[in-house]
Amino acid sequence: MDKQENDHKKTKERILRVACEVFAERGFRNTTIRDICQQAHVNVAAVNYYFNSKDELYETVCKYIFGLSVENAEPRFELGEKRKPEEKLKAFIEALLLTVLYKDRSNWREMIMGREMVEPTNALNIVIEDMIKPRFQQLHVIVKTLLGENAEDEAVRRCCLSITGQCLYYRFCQPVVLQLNPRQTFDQAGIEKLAEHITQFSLHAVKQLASEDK
Amino acid sequence: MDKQENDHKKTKERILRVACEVFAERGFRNTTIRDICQQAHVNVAAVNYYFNSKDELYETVCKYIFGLSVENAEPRFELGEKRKPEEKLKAFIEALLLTVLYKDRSNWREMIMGREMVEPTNALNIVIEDMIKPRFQQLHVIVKTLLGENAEDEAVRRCCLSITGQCLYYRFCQPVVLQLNPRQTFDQAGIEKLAEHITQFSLHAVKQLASEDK
DNA sequence: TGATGTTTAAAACATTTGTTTTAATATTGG
DNA sequence: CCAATATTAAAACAAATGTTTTAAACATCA
Repeated sequence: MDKQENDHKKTKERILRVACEVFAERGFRNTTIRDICQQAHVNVAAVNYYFNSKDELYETVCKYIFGLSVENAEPRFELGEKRKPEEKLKAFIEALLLTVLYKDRSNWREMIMGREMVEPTNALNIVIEDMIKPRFQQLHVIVKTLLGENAEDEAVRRCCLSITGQCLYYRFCQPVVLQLNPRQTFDQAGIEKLAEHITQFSLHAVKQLASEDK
Repeated sequence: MDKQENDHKKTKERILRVACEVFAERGFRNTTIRDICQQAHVNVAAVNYYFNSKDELYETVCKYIFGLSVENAEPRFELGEKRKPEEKLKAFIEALLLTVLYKDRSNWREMIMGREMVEPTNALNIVIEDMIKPRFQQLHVIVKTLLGENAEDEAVRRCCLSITGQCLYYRFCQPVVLQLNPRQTFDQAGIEKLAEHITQFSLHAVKQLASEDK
């Protein structure tokens, strides 16, 4: 049983894992120790026993989350080197959307990053360098292939931003998007459909730009 | 003297103005009524006397801020009824980018909006209804014209979200965008160039989708 | 097994904070 | 000017919440 298994784990670890979820979900100030303890099936005093204070718990959570290596978290971005660039683009968009939107209790980093956008700390630069730039570079290569090798880097970057913009919009403005298009869902199926649309939309745009450029 | 002048103003207005700053600065949940009242040189009870509750004060602040920006932005969204839809789209995108990116005054609106995205309160729904939906509807009409009158609403909405997504990305992920494309600026010229790109990108996509649909 | 140290549980505590009450003060209309 | 009303101020209240205390339960090991 799930609860049983969880109860076997060390209390400290259980608190930490639950705290990751809850802090990511609700933010620091809006999370209560009692919430965490309840979800972790632990007494209120446990947090202070193991982590001294709520602040130190949050600090520990941040260090833990950002300490997770990028490679571990993202096998999704193995796009398959020998496929056509169109397929790679689709795979990339799907991977990005899944990473950013699909909630399987492991995307704390993305959620905490959402908060970083509103209140950037120095952690944000690390995240950009370690996590975002490599992906963007990956996309850059794909788009450059599609646009033609003699396309200007600035133009390629703009297209990449248009593509990632379409995707991340659904993450950062999720409440708005849901109001504007109530039929949108964020389960596997909904995300796949969305990926299909963004891919088509972007492919058409890029290919047209490519043909104009010649 | 500054304090003197402020004290002359009506209490209610003083609370409202201070609340704008503090809510924008610290967010709803991190702001205490006592903070606001202290900065406004007003008794703690005044907020409840004039606004009934902290929630209603926040709501009022949101309406006030977004009302201001709606008034300011309104003329931008006069797209000219008799122009071609392609031109209207360009005008719309430029208006949206200017509204969202161009900083000519305190940017409370953007700060509050950013927070609302991460931690939505019930005020967000008001903002969406009063401010965002009308604009989205405007865009919807343009895109529908471009896609063809028999295009499905769902498809039109998706395209609209792709377009607004490209724009708002530059607002909500500004720190990231600046790292990924350091040549991007947010002065008048930079915004115009950006509008040009997003318009071309989106027009190509939409027109291609339109021609496929037939 | 029994002493010792660790972990858990329940309750108490202290502080913060939104709200209400009550009374004093200022303002306004007749 | 007086009475009614509106505004302000101080204190009290109640709920939420981080933290501490105290003791019971558990584990470890000589």
